[in-house]
Amino acid sequence: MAENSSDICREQCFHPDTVERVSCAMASREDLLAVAELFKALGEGRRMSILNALLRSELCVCDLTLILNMSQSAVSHQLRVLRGARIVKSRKEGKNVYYSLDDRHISMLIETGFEHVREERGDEL
Amino acid sequence: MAENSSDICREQCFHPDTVERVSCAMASREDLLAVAELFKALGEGRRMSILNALLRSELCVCDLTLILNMSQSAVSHQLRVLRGARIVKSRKEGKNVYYSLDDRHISMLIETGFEHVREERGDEL
DNA sequence: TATTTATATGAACCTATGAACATATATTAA
DNA sequence: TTAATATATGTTCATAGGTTCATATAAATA
Repeated sequence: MAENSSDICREQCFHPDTVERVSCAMASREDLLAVAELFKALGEGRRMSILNALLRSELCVCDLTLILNMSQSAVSHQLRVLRGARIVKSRKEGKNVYYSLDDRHISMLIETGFEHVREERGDEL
Repeated sequence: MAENSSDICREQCFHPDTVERVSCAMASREDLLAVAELFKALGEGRRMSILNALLRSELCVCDLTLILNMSQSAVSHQLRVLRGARIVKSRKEGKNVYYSLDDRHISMLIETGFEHVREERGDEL
């Protein structure tokens, strides 16, 4: 996977010092993959609606099925993904399991995401 | 796709006023999908490394192929996804096309993502 | 203990998507 | 105009991931 650069940029089309500087500042492969996994888990319509709901209040699985009109199975599967990515945390109380957003980072991510797309939409006018 | 709730929560296992309140506060389907698309585009390892590089500096495609050791085709394909999601913007100068992050929201999202996964890692100790 | 209820999980199916290859477009230079 | 270079795109293939259905687990209740 190393010989891609051999047939491009034969002439000095690039910027050696910038390339050097940026290369040195790159995050670790581990962190990069972890962040990508985090965003991947956030990047699905149903999961985002679950999170949008959890932005307002802690909710049990049953509440979510009603709010989002999804099957219990589908909700549960998606919650598993969100739990695995440490986007939500859960708390058991009797027969019910209550879910909420993991921490402030998560709510900030979601809110910033909404801000971004809403601003974009404004730009389009 | 509507009859999922009919066979669950027959008894009042849920919280009617919370469900009502949260239901009313839900974002539009349009916004939800847009945000999900945004995060989906952020949620891939290669793309995240492109973005991590762009966090430091505006770069042309050729710079990126060198920094990330990816084929030109792969870089271009991923840049297309990022452009489509309005995560990066481009500027043409002669034969080169320079890419940079779209706006402050994007850098904030990426930085918050890194903070989150690094904090998590600390928690595991 | 037996049953009901709330949630979780496994498997099968289908669609979406990343990688790699070849090729197309656009800009500069000869 | 022709050739070379930088970037973009179309296609094919393999795989990841979401949904549903069926079932398993766990807690409450009879």
